[in-house]
Amino acid sequence: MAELTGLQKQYILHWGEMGTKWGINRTVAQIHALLYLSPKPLPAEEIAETLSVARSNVSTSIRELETWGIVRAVHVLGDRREHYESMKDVWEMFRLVIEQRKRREIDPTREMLRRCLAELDPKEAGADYTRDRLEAMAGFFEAVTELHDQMKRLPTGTVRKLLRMGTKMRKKAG
Amino acid sequence: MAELTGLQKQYILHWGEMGTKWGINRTVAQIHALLYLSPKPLPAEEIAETLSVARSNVSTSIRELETWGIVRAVHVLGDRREHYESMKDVWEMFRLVIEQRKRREIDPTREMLRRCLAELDPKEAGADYTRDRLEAMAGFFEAVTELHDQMKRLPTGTVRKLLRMGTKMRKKAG
DNA sequence: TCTGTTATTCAGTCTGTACTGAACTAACCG
DNA sequence: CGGTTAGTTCAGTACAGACTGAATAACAGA
Repeated sequence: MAELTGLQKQYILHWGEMGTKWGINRTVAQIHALLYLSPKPLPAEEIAETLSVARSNVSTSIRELETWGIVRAVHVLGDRREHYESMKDVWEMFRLVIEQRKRREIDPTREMLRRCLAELDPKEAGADYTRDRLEAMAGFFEAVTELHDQMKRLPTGTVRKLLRMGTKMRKKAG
Repeated sequence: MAELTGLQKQYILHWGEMGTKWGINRTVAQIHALLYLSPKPLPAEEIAETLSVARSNVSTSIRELETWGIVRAVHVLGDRREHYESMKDVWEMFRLVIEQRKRREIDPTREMLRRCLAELDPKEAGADYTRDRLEAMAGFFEAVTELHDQMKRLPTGTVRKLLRMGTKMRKKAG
């Protein structure tokens, strides 16, 4: 993995751009892409060189990937350095990321909506209208949460089964 | 809607923050929040004043919301100005946003993955490994696309039905 | 304990995006 | 046609977050 092939470059650069569009740091995404494609764990030094970023940047980015649980440090015999490897199960990887983003962003929004509904003064002008809007939005977030809870409990394969069931339902209905 | 209640402020500010975390411009998100809560369409001028941003900023932000199809201009009798209103159907709103983001971000990624797989030279060292990784990732994106296609065709209510079906399946399986 | 290597932290800098305000265009009206 | 109001464009600026590099900490081996 010392020198990148054109293909690897393509993948890594694209992944980096994708990341930024979804609020994920470009370097973090690139490092993840690199580790995902790498057949063996890589030390920070090599990651830094390969992607032309500072060692310190690699350090913090790796830390973030570890927080998400999609990258972990492993030890290589006869080498003091930490080597990092990415999880290879794509479905599990996305499940982990989605779970955390839900916790960080969806859950607080749900709380905010509940707080707003609780605080809403019925005597205030337009309270009914506001309540309707907030409840509609809250309902959506509750449903998303429900969907997520179910996904979380289902084994990976079952999601695909559900996909197929959806196809059937659609065919019958149409 | 001249002066915001504490509750409206809370909602709008939170929505703005949420936006930034998902790669959506803060002002765009705030304007959307404001219009969503507003019982009547608002002119750009009023939006600018209420949120303390420049008129020009409102102009470009509204344009973006219009591109997404979740805000539209309406005319009020006896007023030359354009007034803007948000779609109120939350499910439809998210469906639209997701559809566009899929088109802008998921689809290009799928293409990139296909291109990579096509370009992959089997003679190159480690080609088998790379192919496995790329195919796993491509499979995921194909599944997401399939899921999205089905969601798109189902009427809103059916998604909730599927949610319930999922619950049953889980109970049986568990 | 000292030495060399690896990892982390952090103050300062850089960069890309958001935002402003001024200039411009378009539409309407007397 | 002027004058007025609404809407858009764009060059320049401001700002938040990303990134660097130097300092520091942690640690293994001698």
